Amino acid sequence: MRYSNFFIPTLKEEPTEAEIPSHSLCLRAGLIRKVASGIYSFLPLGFRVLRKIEDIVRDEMNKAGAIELLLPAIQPSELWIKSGRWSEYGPEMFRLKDRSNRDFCLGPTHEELITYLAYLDIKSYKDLPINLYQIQVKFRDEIRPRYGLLRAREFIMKDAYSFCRDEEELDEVYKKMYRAYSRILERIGLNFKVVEAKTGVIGGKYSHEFIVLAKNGEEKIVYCPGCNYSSGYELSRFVPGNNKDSRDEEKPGFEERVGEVFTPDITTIESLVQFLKVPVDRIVKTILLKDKENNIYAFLLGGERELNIGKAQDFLNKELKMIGEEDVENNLNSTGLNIGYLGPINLPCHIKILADNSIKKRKNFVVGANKKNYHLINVNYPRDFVVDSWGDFSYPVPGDICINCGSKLEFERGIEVGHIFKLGEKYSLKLEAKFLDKDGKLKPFVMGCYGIGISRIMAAAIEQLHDDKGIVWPSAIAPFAAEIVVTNPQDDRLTKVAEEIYSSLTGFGVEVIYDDRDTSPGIKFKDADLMGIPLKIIIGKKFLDKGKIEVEFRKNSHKEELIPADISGIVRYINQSL
RNA sequence: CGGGAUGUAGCGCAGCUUGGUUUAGCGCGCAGCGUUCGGGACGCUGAGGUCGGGGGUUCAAAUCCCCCCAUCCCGACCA
Repeated sequence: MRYSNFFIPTLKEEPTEAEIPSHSLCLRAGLIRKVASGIYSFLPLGFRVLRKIEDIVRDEMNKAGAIELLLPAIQPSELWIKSGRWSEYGPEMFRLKDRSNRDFCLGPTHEELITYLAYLDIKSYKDLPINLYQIQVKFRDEIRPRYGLLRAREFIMKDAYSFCRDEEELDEVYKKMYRAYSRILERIGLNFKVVEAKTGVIGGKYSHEFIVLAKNGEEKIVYCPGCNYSSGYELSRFVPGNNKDSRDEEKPGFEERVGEVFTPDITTIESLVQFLKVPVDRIVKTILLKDKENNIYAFLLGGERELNIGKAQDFLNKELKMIGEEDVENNLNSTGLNIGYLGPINLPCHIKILADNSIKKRKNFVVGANKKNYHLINVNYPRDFVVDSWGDFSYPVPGDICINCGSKLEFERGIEVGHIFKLGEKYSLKLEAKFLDKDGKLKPFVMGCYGIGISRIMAAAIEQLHDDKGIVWPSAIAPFAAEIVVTNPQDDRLTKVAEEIYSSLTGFGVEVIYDDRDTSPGIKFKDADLMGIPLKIIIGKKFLDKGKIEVEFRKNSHKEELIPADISGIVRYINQSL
């Protein structure tokens, strides 16, 4: 491809709307342009990257036995009403009406359509298992689109749906998809982690998220460097780190006398730390939650920790809500409780006390006195209060320990690019999609669904792999493998060589872009770096001086010189830049 | 949906407080000519704007007032 025949509108200046590098670089390198909030055009260069990602995904899906098809982006409301999601999905779904006032939506996902297809045409266990996928545009009217392609309202996704006879068969397909997704990200060349995740509203029992590690990622994950444990922040299991009390080391096990301290207007952990001049892990916080029947629970956890309501709910198997000031006034005013001065001692006895494992070993800690403007110091368990249940109710903090191998857990951020679910029978039951099994019985399909964001991978790759000069594409998805730069296009000696190299590389099937623009070399170098082309082939001064051309690697600026006739050498370097 | 901000040439911005010497500027980019040619070169010439939209105040509005729209940020919501 000749640069002059191509279309790469690059931007020198930082676009104001871009908050993070991938967004800015997508715009600056001429990959995308915004059309409306969260809606983007893919320009030729971006489109090439998208195609490369698609090709890899398609290849791995095919290898894993999945079959490609294409479902419509527009979907009638009927199937969604049947599955119950027409009302469930809410304002995140783009809805529209046709000329005769029938309801449609722009598909945010395709479980309904694929299940309908299975209902129509998959009749027998002999057809199973089957795994169908498509690469399609999706629409979600996000409340707050942001970060360019990372949270767009129109985006491209590969989604696969599997139909199986039973759980066992589903397990196998699920494992295949797990491996396929791992291979996809390995082939693209991204650093990623697979974490156990919540299933959310899509339903199902079991799911894994594929997270591309990047500082600006929206997902927090926890992983163990010692074994292969990794998990989403919310779900992570861990052993609380040993938050030792310094005084405990001087006098092990010594329990001091409880004292009441006047702490006027000190209602936050932070202010308490400053006021009492104690480390934050000497404080035990008390948080009140209530269930739907207005039963109240007090959760105790280390001052350095946050309550994980999800875990608390799972523990009690009840839906819980935080108690606010109004609740205290409305329901608890007789008790004299004050938000900001809560503690486990002298709580009304109908309030159950649940303690986080993190406070089990603590001595002489600080709690609220259940009396306005007072805290208690030197509180000890079990001397001073009772606990109804112990459990894990908090998010992990630095210093916490792997539940499997005892190493210190590490924290990372990343971008969720893939998510695989075991759906089970949720959709096949609702949409009556059944097959005739070997035993002659009609059974609902056992389903799985597997999504991976094509356009999101593009942004995630940039987010993970860039420097101050621009994008550093991994060569598997680089829009071009190499760029030929002629420093002075007016000099026939240089352009002649460039033309020769260009045509032989093209002949070898190398995707090369030849920057034949009549412009200064600086601009060409800067653009090539911004676009992230893995290898530059430079024809200039060195050629005039000693008949050599140069190749320069984008990722480390390493340069090599060779003679122009050595095309195989150039090809070798192109392969090396992989 | 709540809070905050912005909207002036393709991009980045100034001008608005205090309405009138502004025929609306600047930098980058763009077009033409010439000089350059190893890390965003230089000179000259030029094209490009209903100042987000509508209404109002005024002799006069980019500038003051009201309404609307769009975009961005924070939060809530959603996963």
